[in-house]
Amino acid sequence: MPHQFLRKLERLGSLSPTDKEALVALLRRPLINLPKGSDLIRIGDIASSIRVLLSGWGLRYKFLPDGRRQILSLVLPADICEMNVFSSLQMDHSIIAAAPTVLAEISREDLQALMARKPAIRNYFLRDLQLTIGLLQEAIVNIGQRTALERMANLFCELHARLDLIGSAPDMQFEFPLVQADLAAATGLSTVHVNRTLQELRHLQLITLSGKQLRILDVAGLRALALFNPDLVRLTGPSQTSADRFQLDWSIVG
Amino acid sequence: MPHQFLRKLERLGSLSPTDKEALVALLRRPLINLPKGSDLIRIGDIASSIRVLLSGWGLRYKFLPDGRRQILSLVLPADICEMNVFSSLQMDHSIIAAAPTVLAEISREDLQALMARKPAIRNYFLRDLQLTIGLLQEAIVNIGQRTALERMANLFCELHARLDLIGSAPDMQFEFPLVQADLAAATGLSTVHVNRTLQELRHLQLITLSGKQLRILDVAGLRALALFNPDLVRLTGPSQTSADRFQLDWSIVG
DNA sequence: CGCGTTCTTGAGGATTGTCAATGGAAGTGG
DNA sequence: CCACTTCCATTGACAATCCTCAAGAACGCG
Repeated sequence: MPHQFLRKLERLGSLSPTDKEALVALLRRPLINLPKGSDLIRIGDIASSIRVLLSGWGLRYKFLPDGRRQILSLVLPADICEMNVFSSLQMDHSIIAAAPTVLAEISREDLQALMARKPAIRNYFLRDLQLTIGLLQEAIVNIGQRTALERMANLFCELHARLDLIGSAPDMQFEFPLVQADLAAATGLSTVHVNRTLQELRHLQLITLSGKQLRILDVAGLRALALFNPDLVRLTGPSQTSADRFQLDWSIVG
Repeated sequence: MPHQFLRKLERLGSLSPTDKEALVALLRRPLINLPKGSDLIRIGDIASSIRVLLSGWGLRYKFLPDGRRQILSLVLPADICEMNVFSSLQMDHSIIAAAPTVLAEISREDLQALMARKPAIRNYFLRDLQLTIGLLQEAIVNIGQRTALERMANLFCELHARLDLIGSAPDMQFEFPLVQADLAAATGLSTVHVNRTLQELRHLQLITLSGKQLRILDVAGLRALALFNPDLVRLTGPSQTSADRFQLDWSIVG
């Protein structure tokens, strides 16, 4: 049932069938259904359990005291809501459901016990955390260095890559629950400018976005425009061969 | 000798004297001296050891293929260079020494063995990783939402808080090895605009910066201007009481 | 002292933001 | 099912922030 989670498990970790069994068994029990707009995590929470998002999207965000909101990252299916799986601190940010969302829950104790018994599972969660950190770093580069057009394009490239990983972007198309104000909060732009940037991406024949459906018309073109970092897709960090490929891919752009 | 590292150990973890002994013993051996401009980490590296920065500053950065550079975070004394202490992946970014730098090294195996024996030490590294993640998230908010003036102010606030933690900002003053081009790469601004923003901060009587010395003249004023998030300072995440304080502190600003 | 790096300044322009208004889509309640 | 409300997308006009280019001054290093 947690199809996408299984897919990510296979890509990220090298789990034995029994390991996967054990993990999924813990997840299966009481699924949590939350409507759009629910808080998945509130700032200040101390999570006693670890939750995996099975369907829907979450927005991980922070506020400035005057109301400015910045989205830190998007929580997609197979992602873990709690970033502090290993150190149980209080949450320093919130997560809200951008769409109706289903979560699976594991108690911290059960997970800890499982990780102690099965190093491969432990490694999976560590690996996943590392991936999340990589995404945060990419977000900094994205917002700090890219123009509005590149920034938006890059966001779509990242989303596509991540969804493709879990098999949720068939036909270069996927459901896209964010409103333009969310895109603005994610990219550090104004909603008006997001609107105009989207129009430009459409005009360039790179994407289609309407009715909560995003379709990428030209992946290569979009990635070139975005100066997309393909290392994100391979989730292993830049391997020796991929470091070379990195050079190659990017030299085309420049 | 690694005075600042000891200080951070005390603040972040609750290590027993013997734990601290054991950790520092591993660190003491062969210190690494690197001149300004050295690569502490190159993208693609697979680190076989974990290194703690004892003195100097490191710049953690990424390039876009057309040469744009974004600094992800600053590596200060007592910080760990390798963010993948627990999952030994390849580095997806580089670190360069912004000043003459001294590193202490622990082999991965030794550290792993030590962490297996001493849970408190393991927890320290997990805690430190979590802190680093928090800083990355704050950087996203900073670049995404704050104006140039606020952004620069916030950067100085963060630096001061982090240096103060390790006792390296006596008298609200500390050595500041970055050039304006570095500040630009850290904040996503142009060097020219960094220059003008610095002038404004000086004119507002908030800071003094010359001869590689940064002095904060008015911490409260600087933090108010920056909309500084004080949770960074308390490294525990927002506690129930600090969540309240969070409200209080920030309402003054708004 | 001389040279390269860094800092500073000016002018002009491009990108992006703000304000305000309109129209459509979606959801609500009767 | 329709009227009503609310949210969301879109557009225009204008303004502000920030960037680029370019040149000169100051600083620091050998």
